[in-house]
Parts: sequence; structure tokens; C-alpha cells
Amino acid sequence: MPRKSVQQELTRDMIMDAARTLFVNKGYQHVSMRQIAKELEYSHGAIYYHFKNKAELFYALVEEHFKMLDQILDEILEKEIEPKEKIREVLIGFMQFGLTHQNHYEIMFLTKDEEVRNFLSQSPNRSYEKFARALSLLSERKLSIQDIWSIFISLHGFVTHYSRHVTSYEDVQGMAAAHADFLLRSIR
Amino acid sequence: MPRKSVQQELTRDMIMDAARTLFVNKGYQHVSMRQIAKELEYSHGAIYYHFKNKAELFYALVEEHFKMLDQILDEILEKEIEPKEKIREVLIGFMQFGLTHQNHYEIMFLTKDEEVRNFLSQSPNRSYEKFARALSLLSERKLSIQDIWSIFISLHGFVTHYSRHVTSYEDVQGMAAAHADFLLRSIR
DNA sequence: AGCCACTATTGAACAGTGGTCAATTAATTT
DNA sequence: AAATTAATTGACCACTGTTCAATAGTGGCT
Repeated sequence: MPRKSVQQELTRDMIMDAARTLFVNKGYQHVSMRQIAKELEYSHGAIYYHFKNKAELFYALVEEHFKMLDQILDEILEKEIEPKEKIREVLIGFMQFGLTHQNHYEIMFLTKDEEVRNFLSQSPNRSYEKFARALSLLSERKLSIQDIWSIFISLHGFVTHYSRHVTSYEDVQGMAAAHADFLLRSIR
Repeated sequence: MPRKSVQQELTRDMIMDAARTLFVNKGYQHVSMRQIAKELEYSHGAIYYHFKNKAELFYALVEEHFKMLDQILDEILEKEIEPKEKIREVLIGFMQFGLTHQNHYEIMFLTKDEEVRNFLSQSPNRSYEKFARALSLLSERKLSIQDIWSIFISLHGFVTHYSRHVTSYEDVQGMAAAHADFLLRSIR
């Protein structure tokens, strides 16, 4: 009984919605194409008509989060607080983002999966570039390129470490603040 | 034709040797029990007689690396250089270890796999404790517990990031040194 | 030497994975 | 009404980790 009536045709969005729910709770590795299909009450083959493969589907899920991260950055930059405090908030904002969207973050900045990374392409780099430019400006060039890169890597370490335990950001808010303060001790 | 003659009985060490070669080149995820068995010219079932499951086998492979990391630390501590330089070398040594044994490091400090982490138990913590004590002593308590934790997490970020690309440590030696210097700017 | 318990190994089987594709049918175009 | 195209199915492939009944070599005991 192939092809359902047009009113109930499968769309990329429907697939992404089903995938998202599973993905947020279980992560890339532990969500299967068949589970998603089951959720949708379609055969798993149908998904492959709309997405080339698992990597493309989950990349689509994550793509928008690069924009989300950019937005978070922009919102902080527009605040009316002094630059030093802004820098602090940028660092904390990054960690909060990473730990609030752990499974997304994993794909954005941690995955080794070749196929997924083909889709990611330059997105992680672009995301970092935005972060770096912001910090460079806010510090009035007091932070060198090296410094900024070290800071980024250090934030990455924080997110990566605490993602191992299923911690929510709230549980490590204090730690995040302390980490940010440590990293900023080099300026000033 | 079960059970081979005693001269060619399978041992844990034989399995670990075969597994190690594959593991170092491909990582936990991409080495299968059947591949290991094929390498040994045994059926895959035989491995399960010697190891409870994949996690136990690969934990056995990684276990010794916690000691190796401790040793690296000790060797640096015994050097005849001033404490400040020792701290620097400890940080660099950690990054070098992580990037020289990337797939081991991944299991030691990065894996989310529940089964594997059951085997790891407190090993990563103990490893960190040793690191922290060393830094505390060398800095004559100038480095707070918080600082040391931030440093560790920051080193973790470095290893984790550069492990994504198949970089060897030599390729990022300069970066590692710069990262260490950045992290140590807060003291002094 | 014969028996027996034990030990190590096999390979079929299970339930799952990502992915492909011929067959089929609904929708659309001609 | 016929031909074409689009969307879906589900069997199939080649894998994965894991289990386990069946089997055969080993070593000890009588």
C-alpha cells in the first residue's frame, strides 16, 4: 500500500519534529531512523526520500542552532552594560548555550562523524569567528587572537566536561561564572 | 570443531593486543568484536568467554593509560627545574598525552557510554586529583581549587578540540604551549 | 586405560542498526 | 483516459553487540 493520500503526505518538517523530540532526549547516536519512522507511523524507507541519510536529517536539526548561538551573542552585545561585563556574559552565554542544548552542541562542536561534518562544513568556524570578533572588539584589542582562541577552547572544555553528566546548566551556573572569571583574569 | 589444542588457546592478552592495534587506529566506536576475532582467527564468541562485553575489553585497554598519565606527571615533578616551569610542563604534558593517545583519552575523559563509564568508575577522578595536588603544591597554594579545576577543564577543551581533526601532537605543539601560557597568566 | 567434570570454542540465532531499491499506488500532466 | 511522475512500502543487504546450546580438547581420579 504505497503512497498515502496527499493530506497525509510526509514532509521534512514532520520528520524533523519527530526527530527533534527523540534527539533532545537521547542524542544522535541513540536515535535510529526506524524509531523516528515509528513515531511518525511511516516506514523508515520514507524518511530516506526526504533526507539523503541520517547525517543530513540531524544536520538540518542542528543548523538553526548556529543561528541561535549567533543571536544569543548579539543580544548580549546589545545590552547596555560596560564592555568588561559584556565579555563576561559572552563567555557565560556560550557555556549556557552548550549545556542547555547538549546534544546539539555535541554535533556542532564535538562530533567526529565524517558524514555529519561534511554537512557542518564551515558552520563551526563561522560561529567561532563571530565569537572571536566580538571579543576582540569588546576588549579593544587587549585580547590577542591567541588569547581568544584559548578562551574559546577553555569554554569548550567546560561544556564538554559537564555534558558527560546529564547536568542542566542551572546545576553548574556557579562553576561557569567562576570559570569565566578565571579566564578573564589574564586581561586587566 | 570447538576448543583448539592448548598450545593455541586464546588469552586476554592476545585479544587485547589485537584490539589495541585496531583501537589506536579507529577508536572504540569503529572497532567491532567481529573484526578483532577475525584478526585473531577466532570466532567472535570466543572473546566473550574472556571479556564480559566490549566495554570491559576496551576498558582493559585503557586502564593502564591512567597509570601512564600518572607516570608522566611524576616524571615532570622529578625534573630539576623551577616550580613555575614545572607547572607549565605539567599542563603541556597533559595535552601531549591526550593528543598522543587520542582514542584512549576519549574513553578516559570523554565517553558518555554508560557501560564503559561503569568500568572507569573513579579512575578519571583519581587522575584529576593527582593533577590537582601536583599543581597545588607547585604553586605553593597560589592556585586555588577553582583555578586548578578551570585549568584542567581548559586543557580538556584543548585535547578534545584538536582530537576532532586527526592531528598529531607535533602539529599543535606551539598552540599547546601558547594555551598553557595563557592559562598561567592568571598566577603571577 | 577409561571415565568424567571442566574448560574453551564455535556458530547459529536474536534484536537491532543505516541504507538501498523494485514494486506499488496516488496525484498530476498530457 | 492514458501516460508520467511522486511518494511510500517493506524486503533485503551488510553490518553491530550479545547470548547460548552444542561440542570437543584437557586434566584429574579411579
